Amino acid sequence: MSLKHAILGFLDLEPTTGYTLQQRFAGSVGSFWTATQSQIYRELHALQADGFLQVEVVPQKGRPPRKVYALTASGRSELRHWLGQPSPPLQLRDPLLLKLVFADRAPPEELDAVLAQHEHELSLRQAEYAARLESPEIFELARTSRERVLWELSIENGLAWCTAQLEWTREARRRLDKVGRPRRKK
Amino acid sequence: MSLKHAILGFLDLEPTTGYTLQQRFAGSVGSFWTATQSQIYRELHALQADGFLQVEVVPQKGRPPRKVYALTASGRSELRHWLGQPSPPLQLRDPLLLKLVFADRAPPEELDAVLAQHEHELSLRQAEYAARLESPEIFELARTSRERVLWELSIENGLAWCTAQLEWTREARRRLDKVGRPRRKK
DNA sequence: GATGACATGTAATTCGTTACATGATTCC
DNA sequence: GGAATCATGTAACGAATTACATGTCATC
Repeated sequence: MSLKHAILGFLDLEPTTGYTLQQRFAGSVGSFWTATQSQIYRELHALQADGFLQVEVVPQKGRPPRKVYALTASGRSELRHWLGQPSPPLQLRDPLLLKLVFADRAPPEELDAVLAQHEHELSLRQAEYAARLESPEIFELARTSRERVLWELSIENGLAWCTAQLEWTREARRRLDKVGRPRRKK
Repeated sequence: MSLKHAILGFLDLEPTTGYTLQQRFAGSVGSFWTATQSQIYRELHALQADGFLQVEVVPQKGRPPRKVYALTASGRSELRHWLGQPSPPLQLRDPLLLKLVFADRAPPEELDAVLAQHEHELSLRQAEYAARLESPEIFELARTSRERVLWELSIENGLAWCTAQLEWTREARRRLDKVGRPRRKK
């Protein structure tokens, strides 16, 4: 249900086209909510059919017309309503942890390689988050200073997550190195 | 693709029925990978059709027959192969962060209530993880001491995640309290 | 007498990904 | 000449959720 509200949220910030929304998803919230082009267009049509959006079609030469979507009154109230609701608890699906649970079947070196790779990716991500916090253009659209803080917090969440994961990964490698090869429990 | 391998992993640990698998998913790995009953039965049929599983049907009185699934040689090698592969980077979908990004449209008290609720749920989860680490029955199926460490690590990952999130949530509430009501940026 | 554990499944629907399809303009 | 940007969409498939459907036995 969240994609719907994310779109409403973006269009409340600034009425715009599906194409632009796509870029917003890839850029600003991409790290904690992705959406593909097909999903976006499908949802825009649905939201319009439900009366949450209205469209202004702006013809262009040589290109498909820009369809600029904006919230209707009912769209705005739907957004407001969603904001007040408690969020469903996030349930993550982590393929790495799944692998870890069954990893005793494979040689330790293999798992360590997987973890090393993971560690590397995490540190890249961490650097990305840190860079985003520093780049001013991300916060340009912010309308109030509170909004700015909200956006900072969303990035800091990612940063904190990365850091915690990195620490865990390092600790995991250390501990696994210490136990060595699998030996039957007595 | 991970559900498939999770099932192979569980059945490698101990051949069993769809019903039991359901409980394993709800219990042991439930915090980082969920699967519903329909998903499990569907996947079991598919895995069998692919030759990764074989079934032993044990009739029962008054109940549907137990269908005990076990890995075939090809199932075992599929599992081994998956274990060596790098995991696809986990991409999380966090509805709370999404809400945060658009929350400037609603009064600060509303968001704070949402965050307070979130904080409360996190601390419950944290306690759950801590309890799991202490409960010996979870580690009973472990075949080697290394496997035991692997399972501990998977729980500790959840614990670390919870702790990091809790800290973030508290910090977020403090910061938002300090900025107060939205005021137009100058 | 009701609830929960045991045990199987199917059907409908929604959500998400990948691939296909078109076409002008601008920049390198 | 080729790639990137702008701009729309459809189709097919796969993964996940929810609801439906059945039936016994043991326990409270």
